Formats: sequence, structure tokens, C-alpha cells
Amino acid sequence: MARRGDVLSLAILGLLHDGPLHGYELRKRLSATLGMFRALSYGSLYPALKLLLSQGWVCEQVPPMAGTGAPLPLHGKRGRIVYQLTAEGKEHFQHVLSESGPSSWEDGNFDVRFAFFARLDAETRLRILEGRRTRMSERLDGVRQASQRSRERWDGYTLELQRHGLESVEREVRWLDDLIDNERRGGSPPGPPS
Amino acid sequence: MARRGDVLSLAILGLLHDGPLHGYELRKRLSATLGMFRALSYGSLYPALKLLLSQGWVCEQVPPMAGTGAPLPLHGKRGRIVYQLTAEGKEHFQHVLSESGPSSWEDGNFDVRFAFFARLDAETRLRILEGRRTRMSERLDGVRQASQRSRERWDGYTLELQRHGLESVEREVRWLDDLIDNERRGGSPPGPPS
DNA sequence: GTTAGCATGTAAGGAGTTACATGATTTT
DNA sequence: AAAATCATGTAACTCCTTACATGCTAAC
Repeated sequence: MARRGDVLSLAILGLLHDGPLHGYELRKRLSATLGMFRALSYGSLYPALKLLLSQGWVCEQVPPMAGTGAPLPLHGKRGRIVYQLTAEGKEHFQHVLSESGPSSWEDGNFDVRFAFFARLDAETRLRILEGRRTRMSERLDGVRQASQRSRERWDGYTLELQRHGLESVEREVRWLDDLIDNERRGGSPPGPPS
Repeated sequence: MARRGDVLSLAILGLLHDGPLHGYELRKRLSATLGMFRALSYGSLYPALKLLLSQGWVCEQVPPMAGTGAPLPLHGKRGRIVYQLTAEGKEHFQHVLSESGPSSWEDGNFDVRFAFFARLDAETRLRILEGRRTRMSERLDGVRQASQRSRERWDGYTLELQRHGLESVEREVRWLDDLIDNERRGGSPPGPPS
């Protein structure tokens, strides 16, 4: 029963793909990257983990006893709970991530999918990027038309807000153009090519 | 009982300040401007109007009978319902708009306040802009630190997403700097000064 | 005459936050 | 020994969307 908009599950599964983590650490990584600049609350995170557990996509794991120097819970009662991706979890992650339909280029979903682009084939990457680009230019057109139809109604500040917003979306489209370009000619992932 | 985050009420009150409007038209204006690029649903709008009505901040009004050429409901049963700002509504709007505390520079609230900046004094404008600027550079620092602490963990795509997000916030800060500058030296509203 | 747009609403549910509640570990 | 940070969780609540339900008016 995979919900359409379950971005959080996808993000957690993706992070767990590189190794087991406990909730607290998971939250920090989710907040710092993945386009999630606002910190996610525990009131969202822990229920989400419970859900993944109940679906069998992750399992709880005892932390590695002794050894690595990591601060262990030791004789304490409620230590950290480390979550690990199961085989079904991996499969589910790959399946959901590969969805390249309209839902994949919606505001919330796109960023997380993009963060895990390395685990998708070039074709799917391109399809998602192009879908997102189309969505963004549609939005651009809509707002441009709306603001042209009624220019004299708004004062300087409202106009400035509109201009700035428009520029943001234009910038987004240019960014996507560059990524599509890069993807088509070579497909090497972005970043320092040196 | 003014809620902290009641942005929608503020936006509606602000739009109604320039003259009475019905819900359908209100929605279009809310969607096209005020930083709200996503269209607001009626399931949000009409209940919000009901609330404003119950608080006495707006009142229903019969549309101007005959005359202006506007498509009247005529003998139809359920025509448009035009909402008008009451005196208390104006007062409440001004009061909420003038709040220049932390809530005023949060993500959702700032844009709407900025759109109605023309109805605030220069001092309040400056305080809100500076608060927002501080908030944004804090966010910048947080993300910069987090991404420096763990550069090698992420692949090219995740890094690119992070870089793009960071650049967006940097751009936002520069925009605010310009606005603050403009506000300090003269205070003339932005836009074509010609 | 039927499609598209105008116009208003309600009920159910999704996705998240805040505030609360608890307790261990590390640093000062 | 106090304070900060680590760590996990729940209950209530907020804000919004989707899907539904209704009916008028303009254009093709």
C-alpha cells in the first residue's frame, strides 16, 4: 500500500541503504541534506520508522557490541535503536525510486529522488529531469500571464516579491537545463570532474 | 484568539483591503501573487472565509445590482458572495501585519507580510527585513557546517543538490541585503524608479 | 447540446508540528 | 552537580489537499 507522497519513507530507506543508522542520526542527515533545510521533528520521524518496521522494509538491530569505539549504550536500559534495511526494503526502495511518472516531479518528491539519482539508470534520470523541467516552465508561464494581466493593481513591494519569485523559478529552469544537457552528453554525474 | 500562523487570513484581509471580492476571484489573486505559486484549494479558502466572517472581520455583501456590466447572478439562487472588510477587520489586519517578532520572519509568514509592506512604516519594515536576514544567514551557516562535516559521504548528485540549495539561500540573503540597503537610504519602495 | 469555466461548499484524510514525557551520557 | 546533548517516544492539533457534491453561464 505505498502511498504516493511518502517522501519521508523514501528518504529514510535511501539513507539506510549506505548502512544501519539510529533515529537521532537519521534525523540530522535528513535535515542537513536532501533539500530538507528545515529540521524534521521526531514526532514525524519515529512514527515513520515504526511504519517501515511494520512493513518489513527495515529491522531493528543491536548495535555492534564493543569494538569500534562508538559510544555504546552498555548496561543502560534504553539505548539507541539501530535500523537496518532488509532485502525487501532494498527492493521496495528501488521500485519506488524508479517511478518516473508525474508524482516524481512534484515539489516535495523531486528533491529526494534527485539525491538518489546515482542509483537510477540514465534513462530514468533524464525522464524525471525533463518532467520536472516541463512542470517548472508551466508554472513560469502561469505566473507570468497572471502578473501581466494585472500589473497596475500591485504596489512596488508586491511587484518586487513577484519579480523575485519569478526569477527563482527561472533560475530553477536553467539549473534543470544544465543538468539535462550534462545528462545527455556523457551522463557523468555532476560535481568536480577533475 | 489570533493564531500565530494564520497567514491565509492575513492574505485575504490584505487583498480585501483594496475592495470587496468574491471567493473565486480571491483565490486567483492569492495563487498568482503573494509568493503563493501553488494554487490554493477551495477546501482551504471557503472555511477560512467562514472564519473571518464569524470573527466579524469581513461581511457578506450583495453584489451591485445591475449596472457595471459584470455578470450578475440575476434570478439564480446561488450567485456570488462578495466579501467586504469591516472596520474591525481593518484594525485587526493592521495589528497582525505590524507584528515584527520572530513569527514575522518565518518561511510562510514573511512573504505575505512583505507583499503588504506598503502599509507598514519604514521602521517596522526594516525590523522585519533584518530579522528575516538573520534567520536566513543562520540557516546558511547551519547547512554549510553540516555539509562540510561530511563531504565525502555524499555522491555527486547529492552534492549538487546541496550546492544548489545553498546557492538559493545565498541568493535570498543578497536579495534581503539589497532591500535593507534600499530601505535605509531613502526608503522609496522598490521597482521602476523612473 | 455539450464542454469549459464560473461559483460555492463539505467530509475525510494526509503530512507534518508542538508540547509533553522520559531517561542516559558527556561536558563544564 | 549542573547543563548540554544524546536518544526515544506519544497525543493533540494545525493546515492543507483531494474527492465529492451542486448548480449556473458562456462558448462552440
